Amino acid sequence: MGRQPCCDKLGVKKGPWTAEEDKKLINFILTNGQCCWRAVPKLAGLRRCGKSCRLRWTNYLRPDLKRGLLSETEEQLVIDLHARLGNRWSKIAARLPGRTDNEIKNHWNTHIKKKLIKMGIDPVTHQPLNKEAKPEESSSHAPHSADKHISENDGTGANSSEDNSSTPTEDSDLLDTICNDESLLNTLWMDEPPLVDASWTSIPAGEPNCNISSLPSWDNCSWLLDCQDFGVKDFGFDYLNDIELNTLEMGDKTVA
DNA sequence: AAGAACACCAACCGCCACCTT
DNA sequence: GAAGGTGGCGGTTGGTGTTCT
Repeated sequence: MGRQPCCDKLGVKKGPWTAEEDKKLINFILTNGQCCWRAVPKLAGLRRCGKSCRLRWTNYLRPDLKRGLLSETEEQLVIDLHARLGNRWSKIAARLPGRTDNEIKNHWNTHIKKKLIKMGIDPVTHQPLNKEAKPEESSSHAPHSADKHISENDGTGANSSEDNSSTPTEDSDLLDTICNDESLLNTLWMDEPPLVDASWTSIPAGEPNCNISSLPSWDNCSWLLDCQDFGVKDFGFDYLNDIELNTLEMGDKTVA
């Protein structure tokens, strides 16, 4: 097909992003929205590949990102979703607000994989390592045993002291809801867009301050430049849900 | 204190799906 | 329907920080 490279190889900078480059990219996206990544480097005055810009934005600069290790609940959710979806990190990430596919992938490869192996569970099949996987056995059964192992054996794991914003009860309720939500699972299998379900957001029903208007203004983006190195929770954005973010993005596009 | 080994994660690469012409 | 362009995804790599010897 004679595919073109995504960018001119000559003169394109690689490697870690500088604060100056981050600033340029943020300024550009906040002004023009996310569109035509190929054109972004040129328009934003960056000597970067468009792909690189998109990756930098989605994995690091987006204001709705969480920081820090995955909580135990998030980890269990990843395990459960992985058992059903396999290495479809973007699908898994779509169910964890504020987390990126890259982040989840990295966490899986560095933490969860080892943890499962240590527990005698095959991280690929989610079946016990010492037993042959039974073909007739539904894979959806495995994650629950895996989760059980985790809660029994690793309840005091390294992540337990990290930024778990919800209580254990809330966490387990959320996980139960997700694991038992057939429509959700069906949606995941069917590759449909993420469900917009109240159970996926921590916004309490009737919460008065949960609309997009309570966010800092996007017209004046200087706040973002100052806060990009902090976690979302530092700014009280952890209540953002998919709807609001989509709205935000669409709004940007319409402005652009 | 210094070097080796290990762990972590940001970023790159190549492929694929989707959209437009 | 074919070709070309673009964005997105998943696998992998390389740099850096941390721990171990």
